[in-house]
Amino acid sequence: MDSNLVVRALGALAHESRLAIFRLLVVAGPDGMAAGEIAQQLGLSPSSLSFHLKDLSHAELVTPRQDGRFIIYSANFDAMTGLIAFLTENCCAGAPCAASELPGCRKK
Amino acid sequence: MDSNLVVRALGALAHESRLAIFRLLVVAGPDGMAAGEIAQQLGLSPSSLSFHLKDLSHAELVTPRQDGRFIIYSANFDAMTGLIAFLTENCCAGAPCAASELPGCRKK
DNA sequence: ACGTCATTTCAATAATTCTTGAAATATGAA
DNA sequence: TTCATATTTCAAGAATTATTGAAATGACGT
Repeated sequence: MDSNLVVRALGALAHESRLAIFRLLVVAGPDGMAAGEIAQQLGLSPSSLSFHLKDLSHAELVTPRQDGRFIIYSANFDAMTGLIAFLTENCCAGAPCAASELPGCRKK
Repeated sequence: MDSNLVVRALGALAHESRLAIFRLLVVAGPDGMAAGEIAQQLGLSPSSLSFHLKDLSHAELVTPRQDGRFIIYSANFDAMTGLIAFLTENCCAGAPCAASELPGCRKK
């Protein structure tokens, strides 16, 4: 995962509405959720939702697929794990470390 | 971890320089690194570095301590794990899921 | 083809965030 | 105390990002 995409992904998540959208889709799992249903659950206007979904899509955190006249969005779990790996990479320079709960860190 | 702090933390990381600073401190581990050394390694001006460190501190991602005339910053690993937990909370509504590498998700 | 519903795009404005350099503060050394 | 070094603060301008409503697109059922 390249640094620019990581910055973009973090920026996408760094907003109240988009964070809520993403978490909703994480809970929804691979089945995902239609744009309209997301808008309804979070009380967002269509244009605002679309703006935020575009941002999340561009960051590759969510993926849309067409289903009839709905567009279903689902969370991209690979992007999530890639992001976490990037943040914790080479934690404590490889020494057994204080952050043992983190994936990719050597346990103490 | 409350949602506002998560948004702040993600926003703090969503910037090339701050992401680089944080990753440097993750590698440095609990010993941390003096502000000046960070500036040198990343080629940042003092005021710009200070601005970004303040932002990271405010998001509780890094913690400063005074050491002589230096100020040593270190990564806050608890905040990092809290952030990851927040993002992946109730992944796939609790069902064994596609994102099995994520902490907090039930394995498939 | 027509009407309807789901979603996206656009343009204008408003709000937030970044960068820079100069000045201020604080610590330790001489 | 005086000096040099480490770091932060401040203010101004530049750049980016968010919000809104109206209009446009695209898909389906009739």
